[in-house]
Amino acid sequence: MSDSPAAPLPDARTRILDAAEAIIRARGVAGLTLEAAAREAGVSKGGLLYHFASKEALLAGLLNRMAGHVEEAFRQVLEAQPEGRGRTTRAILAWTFDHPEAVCQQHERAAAVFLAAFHHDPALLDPVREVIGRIRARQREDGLPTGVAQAVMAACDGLFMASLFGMYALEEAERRAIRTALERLLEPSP
Amino acid sequence: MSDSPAAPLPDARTRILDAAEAIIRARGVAGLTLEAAAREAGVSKGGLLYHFASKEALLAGLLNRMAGHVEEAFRQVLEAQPEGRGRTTRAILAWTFDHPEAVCQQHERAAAVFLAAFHHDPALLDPVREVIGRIRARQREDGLPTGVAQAVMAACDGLFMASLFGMYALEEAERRAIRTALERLLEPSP
DNA sequence: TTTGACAAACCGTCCGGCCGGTATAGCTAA
DNA sequence: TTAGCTATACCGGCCGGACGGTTTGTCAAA
Repeated sequence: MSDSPAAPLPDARTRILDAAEAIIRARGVAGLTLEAAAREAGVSKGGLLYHFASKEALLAGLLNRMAGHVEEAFRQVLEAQPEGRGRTTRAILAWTFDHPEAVCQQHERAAAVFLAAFHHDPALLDPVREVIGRIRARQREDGLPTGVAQAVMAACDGLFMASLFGMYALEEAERRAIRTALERLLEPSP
Repeated sequence: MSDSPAAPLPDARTRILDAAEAIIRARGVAGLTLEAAAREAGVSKGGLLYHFASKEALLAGLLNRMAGHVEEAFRQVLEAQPEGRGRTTRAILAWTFDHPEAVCQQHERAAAVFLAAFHHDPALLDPVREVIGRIRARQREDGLPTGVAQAVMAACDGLFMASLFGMYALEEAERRAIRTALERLLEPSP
């Protein structure tokens, strides 16, 4: 993201986005106020308003950046998969089950931003919807029987949601078992 | 819910809960204010505060009622399933895929309440966590291979989330295909 | 007369958004 | 070269309104 390794401060716009994200993660959706974001970013409230004319604009900026990051991350996971039948769906499984720590953190950040945006205005999620739409379009050309790819994706979504909302904690053995079960779906059906 | 068929007005407490739910569904999480809930319920703000001493108490009341409804509804679906291997997991599938209209509406209501509560304080979700914990405990005695039941539940959660956040709309054919794929998981593995 | 179940008015706080101001940099023309 | 103009990027304070919560009042039933 930063083109100079020694740059101590990114530009104000990026700093504001980072600050807003950090606040959402630390103090929750309700903790995000323009003043707090400005303070955390080291700019004044007026300065923030210069870059993002409203709270909604700030959230939209957050969402757009997040959608871009997510799509890029998924692209990388996808390219790491061997080509062939079910490639996209295999990528989704890999994305869910053996992501590196960095991706996991990114997921958490994305989730927090996602919920904050949804809270303010569900329409803000449109960029994310587009990303998901593109992934689903890929899946449809994945060479898998109808329903299999979608079932796997739904399961991955569900696991993500469960951890997001802290519904239950999976032990590592359970995670592996779930993955094994889902991979069975990818095999040609008898 | 109402013990008298001709009762035009339930007691104030129930009316307040209903009103709060309706507001959350109609105007979103942010639209729920004590004043609005009181107005919608046909009581004054003071009246509302008499029954629920704070906004948090109101949300907690909403969550508890919701968790009770959900557990009761699931119990009914469960009892409609034939006994034997995978009963609980089959019930989850039925719950997700061929619920009557009433259950579908209940899901929507539950989702809205769920998000509102999470926004205010994630700890409010504890009653729901308990319900889910009980369902998962049942699943573990379901006679299915490890991971299968959890995978199906995750998929159902994912579908629910997708509709909740409006991520994508499934056509009926797709829904059926997903269900078929998930049911394949329940069959004894080769 | 006491009490449960509200009503009505009110208060302090906080937040989003707007405004007037300002320092800096770049351009331009004399 | 430099005085003047303009745009950019930002500061800091203010305001209007909304919202959660408190207090005081009311009134019928017990």
